[in-house]
Formats: sequence, C-alpha cells, structure tokens
Amino acid sequence: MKKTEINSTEVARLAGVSRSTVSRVINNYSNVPSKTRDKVLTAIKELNYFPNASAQMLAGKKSRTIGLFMVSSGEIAVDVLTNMMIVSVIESASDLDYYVLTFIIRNTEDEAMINNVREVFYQRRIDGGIFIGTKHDEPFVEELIAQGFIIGVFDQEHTEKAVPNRVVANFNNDSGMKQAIAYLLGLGHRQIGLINGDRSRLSGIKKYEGFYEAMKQQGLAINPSWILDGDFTEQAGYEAMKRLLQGTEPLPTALIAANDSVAFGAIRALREQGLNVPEHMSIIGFDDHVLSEKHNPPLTTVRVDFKQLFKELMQMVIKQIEEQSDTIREIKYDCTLVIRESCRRLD
Amino acid sequence: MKKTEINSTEVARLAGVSRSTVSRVINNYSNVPSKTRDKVLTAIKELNYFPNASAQMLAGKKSRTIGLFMVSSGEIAVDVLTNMMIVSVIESASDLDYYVLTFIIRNTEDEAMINNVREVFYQRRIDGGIFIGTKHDEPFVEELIAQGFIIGVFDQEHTEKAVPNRVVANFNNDSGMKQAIAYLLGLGHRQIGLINGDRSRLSGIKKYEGFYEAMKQQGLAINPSWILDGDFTEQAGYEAMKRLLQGTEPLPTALIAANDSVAFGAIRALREQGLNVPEHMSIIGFDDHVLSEKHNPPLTTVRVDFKQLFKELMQMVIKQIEEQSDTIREIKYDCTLVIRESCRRLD
DNA sequence: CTGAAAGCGCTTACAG
DNA sequence: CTGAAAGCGCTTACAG
Repeated sequence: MKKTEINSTEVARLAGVSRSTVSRVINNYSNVPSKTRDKVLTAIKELNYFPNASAQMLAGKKSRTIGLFMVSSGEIAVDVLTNMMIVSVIESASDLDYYVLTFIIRNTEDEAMINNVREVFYQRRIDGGIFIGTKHDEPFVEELIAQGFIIGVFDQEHTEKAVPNRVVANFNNDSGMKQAIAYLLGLGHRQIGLINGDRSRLSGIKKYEGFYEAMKQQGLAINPSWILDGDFTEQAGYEAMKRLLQGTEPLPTALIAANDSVAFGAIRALREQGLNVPEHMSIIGFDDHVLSEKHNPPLTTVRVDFKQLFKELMQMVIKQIEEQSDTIREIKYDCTLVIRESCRRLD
Repeated sequence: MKKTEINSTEVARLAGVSRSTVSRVINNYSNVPSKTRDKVLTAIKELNYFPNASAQMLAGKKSRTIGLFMVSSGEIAVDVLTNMMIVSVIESASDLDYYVLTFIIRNTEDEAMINNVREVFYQRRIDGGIFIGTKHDEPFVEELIAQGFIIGVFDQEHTEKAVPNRVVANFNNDSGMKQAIAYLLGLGHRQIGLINGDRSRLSGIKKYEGFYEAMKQQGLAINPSWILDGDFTEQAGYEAMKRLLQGTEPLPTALIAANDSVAFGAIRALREQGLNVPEHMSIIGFDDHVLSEKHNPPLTTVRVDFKQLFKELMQMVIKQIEEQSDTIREIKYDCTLVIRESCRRLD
C-alpha cells in the first residue's frame, strides 16, 4: 500500500531547492521568482505530491473543516427535512472550499456522546461548528462557546450573551404567525386554534408567543382548549388533534400547526373521524416541507428557506474563523405564507 | 481565544510523570500500573485535556475518518433518497466511532473538483472513502484504488479487478426484475414495457438486462417500442411516458420503471392524458422511495434496503482499514417486491 | 531571494 | 515499569 509516501523533501530534491522553498510555493508566498516556482510546480506535478494535512495543521494551519452537529433522536435517516439541512450545510461549505465533519447527536443527555462532541473541538479536528436541533439552553454548547470555539447556532437567541464567536441564524416566526392569522381573518375565521411545537426549542416558544400576540393584536379571543401541547412530529400532531376531538368544546374553524409534519398528523386524525380539510377545519402549517405540496389537500403553510439560511450561517461562521473579528454576526430571515388548498373561506 | 492550549507536557507535569507515560495511558498500554494510570487520568480530567489529533496522526495514528463522495448534479438537497443515503452512512460510521467527511461531486468532468477528491486522500485526511452515484467506470476512482487507497463502492461490479482495497456492495437487481415480472404475470399481464434508468450506471444496465432475461425465461415477447430510454429522474419518467403515448403502437398493459421517481413521472404523464393507474396501465417502480407509500395511487415497487446496505458497506470498509487483510470483501443484497395499489388484475 | 533550523504535539522503539 | 530522544512532515522567523 504505502510504498513511497511522497513528501516535501523529495519534491525539494527533484526541483533542486530546499523544503522551505517548496513550502513557500505551496503557500503562495510572493517572494518566489517565477522560474523557481515553475521548477517546484513541475516537481509537484510529476511526483503527484499533496502536502500532508496533519503536518500542515500541526505547523499552525487551519483544518478548513467545520463540524456539523445534528441533534435528532431516533431514525433520523427517514426525516426528509433533517437530511435536507445536512446537505445544505455541506454544499455551502464546499462552495467555500471547506470540509464538513458531520455528527448525529441522538441524545444530549448521554455524557459519552457529548464528550465525543467536545473532543472533536479540543482535538482541533475542526475550526468551528454548527449546531442544529439543540434545545434553547444547552450547557455543552454554552461551554464550548465560553471556551472560545467558533460556533454557529440555529434557532437560538441569547442577546444578553452576544459574543463574536457565537454566530446566530433564526427565522422570524412572529412574522409567519402574523401572516397566517391575517390570512385566516381574511377568509372569515375568528375561532383559531394552535398545536404547539417543542417548547424547549426557541421556535416552539416563538410560535406560541407569536400566536398569542397576533391574536391579541387582531382582537381575537383565545380559547385555551384550542391551544394544544405537542412537539415537532407528525405523531404529536395526530395525538393533539385526537385530544381536541375528544373534548366537549366546540371545534375551532381553523388551526395553525407548529410545522407541516404536525399538520399532516392533525389532518390524519381528522380524517379518521370522517372530518375533511378544509371543509370541516382549515389548517395551516409551517416550513413548507417537501411533501406539503403533494399532500392531499395541498397544504397552506408558512415557508421558511432552510437552504438559504444555512448557507448564510455557514458563510458567517467561516468569515469569523478567517477574520477573527469583533463583529457580532447574527441574521434573522423572514418567512412567507404559501397559499394552497387546506383553508377555506367561511360563509 | 487560545490562551493556554493544554498539551501532554502539562498533563505530565501535573501527574508527575513523563510525556511517554501520558501517551501510554491514553493509548491503553498494558504495562502501566493502575496507580500511575490513575494519576494521569486525574490530571487529564482536571486539565480537560484532549490530545491534538494532527499530532497523533503525524505520529502514525489513523484519522478515523471516512470520506463520503456523492456524485450528484444539481440540487441534491432536494432529493430525499440521496439525503437518506448520506445520513445512513454517517450513522453507521458513528456507531463504529468513525467520523465522516462528506463531499458532493457535482460534475465528474470537472478536473478541479476531481482533484479535490484526490487531494483528500493524498493529504491523509481520511483512512478510506465511499463512493455513491459514480458511473460504472470512473477513471479517478480506479486510479485511487490502484494507488492502494481503501475504497467502498456501491453499484459497481468489477469481478475481474477484485482487490482487497476495493470493497463492493450491490443490490441484486435481477432478482427484483424477476419478482416484478412474476407478479405481473400472476395478474394476467403479458404486454410489459420498461423505462430504463441511466445505463452508465451498473444498476441501469442490470435492470435492463434483468428485464430481458426474465421476459425471455417466461416466454414473453418484447416489443422494442415499449422499451424506453431514460435515467433515474422523475423528469425522465415523464418524458419517456410522453413518447410512448405519442407513438402509434398499442400501449403495454403494464410497465416497470427503473426507479420510483421514474414511475412518478410516468404516472404524471399518463394522468395528463386522462389515463389512470392502475385502470389504464399498471406500474411498478424500484427502491421503495419514502414517497411511494403516500403516492396516489400507493406505488407497487421493488424495495431495496439502502440503510442496511450502506451500513454493511461501511463496516466492511472499516474492517479493511483496521485489518489490512487480503480478504476480498463484497456483498450483494436481495430486494423484495412490495405490493400496493398501482397494478391491477387483467380480466 | 533562499536555506538551515526550530518548533508544532504527539508516539514509540530503545535503554535501563 | 518508565524516561530521554528520535521522528512524523510541515511552516516560518531568522540570517544572509
């Protein structure tokens, strides 16, 4: 296998220069005359030489690698949305000539697993990391930030602890909620319910709060029995809707789900009771999941541009790695209502 | 940021031993008395020390990193299946305590891009690689294998060039074709068509050949105008079906698509002409795509277990990395017909 | 413009 | 059982 690992000494010998010069050529130093440069380049090509990455890093170069940490219990490989996020991150890193080391954190309570995460940073395998799916307050993430590692977070807001090495990207969920409610109002709905997402996540809290506020601003009464607990899964949507249907209260005419998966589950529960969407209840989701358009009925939803968001998050993280500036980097993306066929006009 | 990088010297000092001993503890040498070991372990914990990965690698350790190279032009982040494969690979590596560095190769003709792939190997950033989506004969992959790098390939068969550092995983597409045709026969179909996949890929060839052979074995005539060219995309299925519908020949009563996406496209084209599945034509796909079950009608398809296949491929690659044995590692997974509602019994 | 040499932080024969 | 020292393959001040 490894007959003759080619190193800079061999290149230097073939080119008739010192290893210092070979290194200068590789690193594009300006003070190498083009004649020398050419000799070295020719030797490099001839020997098919690539500098050993470990040696370069040990001598002080960056790894050009970003860690992507994805919190997700269970069978993640089945979740379309999660996968899409992973690939978005990889693609945008690759555009900037960075590598991505990906991790799935199945359980944030598992000390051994969390230690693996820490390890990757302290080992200097990566220049920075991006966390997706963490709770709003995750001690090990805070610890890494406190240690000075450059970390990009999604769905987190710690304005009181803004530091240059904490890079932040969020969606403006308030805006999404307002659009959804405005649209429903336009259709004549006044009795509107909500299935909550995971409220240990920022977006879960924000959607909940956004709903309350938007309803209040519009002067609409909130019926507490129409506010259902849940998380961000199809199953949670299904169960929440079942609970709602089993209650004795009258049903809302419209309902907003914390995301599209939740909406799918809710619609499934309705259908099991012989109720149809939008005839018997109007439903709005969040995210614009790949399946939403193909869903029956096509789901009206608040679209959120994950691809663009992660691209920009990655760009900011890399910028901070390369510039180490004092800038606080933070973005908030707006979202847009996509009207399809899961809501009806009330007569 | 980097105030005091902790290194083995500091651990050694705190523990009152030499760096050699620290290293022995970290690497689990047997000849360290437990008393010494404990002192060192305590110091490591107290200093929150993690050995620098580059230094370890430079001194001869493996990187414990596998490269995952995914050939896919265009907007890969949108393709459910591709994403699922990526995550499967990451998860199975992680189970074995390996890291995965993922690359998207958008264009195998792009020399710069291919050079990035080469680079990662020669730089020793990875201990081995897995390629998905390459053509059956891809010069740069062959070159890397010839160089002795340990490489896992999917959907490739080079029995004449079997070497221990080429690890191979395939599906038995012949078997799938036979099952599909047997089922259609059972329903009374004798006029069966095929939309081909990408025939620069092994599975494209194998499905085509498997179809021919199975038809022949069953004594069924093959109508050349029912054999449509295509690739593995929805669009190709749509276009192939359109061509078929525009022809003057009578239509087949059933058609097998190279994969489920192709089947979706074909069904869309049929529907545009007011033709329904399975009333007007029976359709069978391949893969059991996440959407197939939810499709209208639910798609009958040949299921293939990507998750399991990639898990085993990863295990074999890692085994070869760690054992460097002369074993030829190769697996072939069977596939299974999943009957849903896209085929009907002929009267 | 360029080479000799120190240094990055480990591992591991070698010697005791 | 354990330490001193060489070596892994680079980069980069330093000196000329």
